[in-house]
Amino acid sequence: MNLALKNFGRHLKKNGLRLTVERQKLLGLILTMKGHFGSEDVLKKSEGKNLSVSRATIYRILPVLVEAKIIQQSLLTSEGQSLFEVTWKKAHHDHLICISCKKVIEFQDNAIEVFQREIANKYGFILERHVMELVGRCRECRMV
Amino acid sequence: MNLALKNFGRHLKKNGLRLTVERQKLLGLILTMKGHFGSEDVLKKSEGKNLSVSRATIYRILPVLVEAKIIQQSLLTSEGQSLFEVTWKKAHHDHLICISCKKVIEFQDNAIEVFQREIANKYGFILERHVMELVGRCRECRMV
DNA sequence: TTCAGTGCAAAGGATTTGCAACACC
DNA sequence: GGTGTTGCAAATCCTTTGCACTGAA
Repeated sequence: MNLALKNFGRHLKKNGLRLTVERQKLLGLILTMKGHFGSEDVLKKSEGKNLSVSRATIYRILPVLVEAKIIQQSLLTSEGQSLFEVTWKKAHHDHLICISCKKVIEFQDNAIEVFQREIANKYGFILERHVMELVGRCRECRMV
Repeated sequence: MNLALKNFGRHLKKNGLRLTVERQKLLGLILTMKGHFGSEDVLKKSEGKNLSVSRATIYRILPVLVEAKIIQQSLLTSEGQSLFEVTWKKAHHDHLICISCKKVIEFQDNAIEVFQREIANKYGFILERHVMELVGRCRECRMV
């Protein structure tokens, strides 16, 4: 976490941005978020912790955290709202999503990562990141 | 295309919905769309072809076409707007996306499809569909 | 004839922005 | 001290909805 802050600070400085208290608060708070979250979740959590930060500020800080590679915008969306997830110091993973109960399972598979790199090579791409979402019905929802 | 119409008609009837002229127009028009498109693209294209259909109707019809499995909602989003792509009679494919020039390359890879099915099995999922997006820099943008 | 579908304009919800006050560097 | 930041409220953008009218079955 302290390392994250240092890293974030470095990113800000490099881009002529400032390390304000709001940014520090939000960084700390967001690093504790589990799974996928939206701006509203951040706002609620900040209110719960008496760290008053305005909604506008949250909207302005999220893209900065993405730039700093601390969070990542998720391709999942919850009713029109953008979702993010923490990537800082997390192993890369992909998602299994149940269409019925909306449960999201994270998994990691090396073979697939290798294949992906091969495909990228074939098309002359240098891979920066990737997303794989497997959508279906989970064990519990198969019977329904 | 005629088959698509027949199929669509069947889907509508089965659900107590009606095959209106607007739905026929839009079906025909959407089947000609290339790649990813949003409601606005549909509207523009319909105006260009003098097929007046209101924006509200487009928003109401897109979900019906998804239900009928003629189009699919894409996980890609273009500045907050929902995107779709035609799936009717198209082989499944995944995407390579260039972060720099935004180019999207479609590709198909059987090995990966097999792996995906294995992973789904392992977690007890019955796969309905999947999305894989490889994000990076294309040959042209690597040098920039 | 009946009820789903349409267009319109108003409503809604998420996100962005203008501006004056503020606070990092 | 100068410039990036913030909070607030208004503005914007995409999408949904209420309603009276229309048209497919």
